[in-house]
Amino acid sequence: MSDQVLSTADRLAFAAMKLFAEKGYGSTSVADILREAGANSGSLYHAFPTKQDLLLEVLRRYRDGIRQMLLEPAWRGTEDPIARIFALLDAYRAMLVASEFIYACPIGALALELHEPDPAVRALLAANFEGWTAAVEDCLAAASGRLPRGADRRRLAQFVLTVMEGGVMQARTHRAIEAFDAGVATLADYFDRLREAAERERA
Amino acid sequence: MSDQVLSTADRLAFAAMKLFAEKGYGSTSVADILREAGANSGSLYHAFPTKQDLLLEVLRRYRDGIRQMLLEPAWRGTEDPIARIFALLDAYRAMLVASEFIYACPIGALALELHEPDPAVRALLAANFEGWTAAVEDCLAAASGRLPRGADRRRLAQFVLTVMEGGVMQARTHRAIEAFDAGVATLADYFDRLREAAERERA
DNA sequence: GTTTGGGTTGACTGATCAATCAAGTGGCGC
DNA sequence: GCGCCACTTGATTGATCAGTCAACCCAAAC
Repeated sequence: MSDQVLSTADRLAFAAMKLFAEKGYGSTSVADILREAGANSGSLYHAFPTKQDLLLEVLRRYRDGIRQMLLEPAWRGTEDPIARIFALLDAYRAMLVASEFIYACPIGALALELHEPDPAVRALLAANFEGWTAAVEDCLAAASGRLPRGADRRRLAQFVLTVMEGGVMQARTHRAIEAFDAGVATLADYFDRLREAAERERA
Repeated sequence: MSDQVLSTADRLAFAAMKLFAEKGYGSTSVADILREAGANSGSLYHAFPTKQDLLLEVLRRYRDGIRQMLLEPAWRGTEDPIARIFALLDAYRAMLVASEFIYACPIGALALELHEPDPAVRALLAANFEGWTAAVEDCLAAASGRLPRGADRRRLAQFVLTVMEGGVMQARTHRAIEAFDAGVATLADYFDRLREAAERERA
């Protein structure tokens, strides 16, 4: 059944995706991936020259699937662009809770795990962050009327990512959602103050 | 010389501190630590039962040395409590630049590398974050006159840590300081708005 | 029916890992 | 000067690691 609908390469990529998110890159052995995917080592090395090439494939899939895998589910039923930003943050909150604070953003975890990554890996990590902030920046552009005139939307979008990643790190460390929620609440307070400043500006 | 002033256990702990910061825990082999410290494996396992006990010792040293190793150097010449918060952030900026964006906060890196840490390790990571935010909270308390009346100082201190860690992650990933600076600048903008709100409150 | 080749099988290799241990060494108490 | 023990030495262990390879399978091509 599922052996038929998914190629071995796909099953290996999905297995690697899952295990890298759960345990990290270094702590996931090739044997782990083979077990999870139900494949043999020869098949893996037929599809991917090295373990790192499997990581590259995983990062490409995250980058290319951000809309389908992340944004669309998070934004279903939410139209307001600012609300969408917080809906996105809420998706990470849900990941944290569902995994009992083990993981939430696989990109961030890999970014800090790999201290001196291969340039190709580093570039794909950066591309993932870039896609994320671009999506948030689009929301901010759609809500530009509620922001002060000179607001740097790119910088603000980066700041949203900063707050998410910092919050995820603390929630994982404390095995509690509090610090993540506090970060989101403080960010919301900042956005409120920006909105008020924009209103005052117009008057 | 230095063989005399530092015990083998100390040299091992400092070597582990350096290497865990540079390469992470998993990517640092016991052999690496022995080479760096100029010791033999028997000596290491005489002082520390396992590699993880060495990690615990490193985390204890960070926790107990936060004032001497981090706060005092960062705050030398800075008295104003809000300025001290940004001086602290500037110390991390300097670490990022000096290491060519390889590392800055060893605690944060370990927190994301170790997905399912031993409870003792997790507790020490949390204690390190706790000490950091407590120091920032003290600054905020000393500057409470410049904050709105109902401001949650603990939450704000956590937010400063959030922004620092998120900024470090992005700077490392992009191998550029821009995202870190942008996060700090946005945080400064938030603090400005809080101060303005506090002034309006008093009027 | 034979050939061809993408894909698979799983035992295997050599490197590297954390950890062990028997044999020391040197300083201190008595 | 003898015994004691904290500490050191470095070869060694067994586990685990990423990666290899010769043999094999089977469907499509002709």
